[in-house]
Amino acid sequence: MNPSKGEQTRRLILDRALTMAGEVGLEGVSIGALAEETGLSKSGLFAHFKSKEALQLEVLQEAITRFTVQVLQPVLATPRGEPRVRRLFDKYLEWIRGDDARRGCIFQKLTSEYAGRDGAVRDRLVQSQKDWRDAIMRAVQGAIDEGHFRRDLDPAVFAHEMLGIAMVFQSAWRLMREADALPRAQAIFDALLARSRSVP
Amino acid sequence: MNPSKGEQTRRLILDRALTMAGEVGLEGVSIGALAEETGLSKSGLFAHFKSKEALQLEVLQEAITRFTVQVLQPVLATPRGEPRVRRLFDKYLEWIRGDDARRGCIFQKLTSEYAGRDGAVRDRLVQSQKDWRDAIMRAVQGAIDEGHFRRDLDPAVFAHEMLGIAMVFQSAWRLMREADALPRAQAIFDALLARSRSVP
DNA sequence: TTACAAAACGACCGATCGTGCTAAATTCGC
DNA sequence: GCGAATTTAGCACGATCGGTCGTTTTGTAA
Repeated sequence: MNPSKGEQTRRLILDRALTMAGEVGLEGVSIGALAEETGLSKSGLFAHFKSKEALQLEVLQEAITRFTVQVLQPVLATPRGEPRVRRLFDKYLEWIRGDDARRGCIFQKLTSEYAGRDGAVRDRLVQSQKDWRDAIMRAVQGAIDEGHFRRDLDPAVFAHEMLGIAMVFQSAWRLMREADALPRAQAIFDALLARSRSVP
Repeated sequence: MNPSKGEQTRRLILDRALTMAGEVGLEGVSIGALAEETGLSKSGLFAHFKSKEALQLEVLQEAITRFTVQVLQPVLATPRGEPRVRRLFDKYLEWIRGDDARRGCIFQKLTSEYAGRDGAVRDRLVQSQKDWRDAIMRAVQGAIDEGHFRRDLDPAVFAHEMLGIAMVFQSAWRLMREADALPRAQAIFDALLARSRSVP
């Protein structure tokens, strides 16, 4: 068994902590509740991390890693150009919809939580959001280079609009619980794609 | 002095609680910290409310009232049609930028906080967001009726896109602290206006 | 000014917070 | 299977949580 016992436990803790953070935020994940969730004692759990902030940073990093695997990697396996941009959006919506354990985009939750705060967690979060926006812009630039998108299209503006569609989708889906949130978001993104295309 | 002493204190509490809620969320506003902020004792403060949830509901209502006064009312004093839609957006961005005391749009914070939760606070929040979106849609419909906007424009889609622009602005402005967040949001909204106009 | 009501206080409840310490249990290399 | 290293538990700490007392101060109307 290559992964040591400690490492196994560590992964379990981060997994549960990530789920909890999606519900109550990173500050809201208490050591006691997390210990109960994982079946460990409070002190036994705490021994894996030097402080609560260190735990928060590791949970954030876990989220970033999962986002990379579940969204970015599949997208890079898609042909450059408009198809890749499309898939970027689809995978992003899939991420936002989440699954049984992880409901909603945790980055959006953390964005609200850490706007106006300072510290290492915010810094890491800001960097991850910049990276994500850059990834969108690169995909858009690729579509421009392929001749799929207009040459005068601003990738930054496209990214801004796409993020907006996704954020409103998350709000409509998770808070308002509107049934037609998904098709509406897709329709608006289709319109964004349409007006981004180069005239034939 | 018509406003009784109790009412004065009550207003003071709600004012400070609103500021704090903008920073740490409604759940994050603790009775103790709020008491210290207002210079009251914990029990003296708590006596004004039956429970913490009742306090949260009143704080939310206070936010709704202020939004109505600072955003909705000035907009209704603006000529119907595209000018009113423009002003709606400008006033909204102004609200999001906030002032010394209230930094950022508290509704966005609460949207993240109460997505996935249940209860009276969430219900009230959902209703307020629906009301706000309806107000946008009415303004857009007015612009269509005036002949400023295309007749085939979907007010719901316009509202969705406008909310998206505003949400990304808040993220870029408050979390990322990007200096050009405001002009970018305005430019994207200008483009939205441009493609909403009826062809002359 | 007096009498009553409204408002604020201080002390306290059980529970939980993050974080130490030490000791026991477990895992792991040999 | 033994010894060393790692992992976990037990316990305690000061602080704070939302909330409830009974009491005292303050505002207000007659």
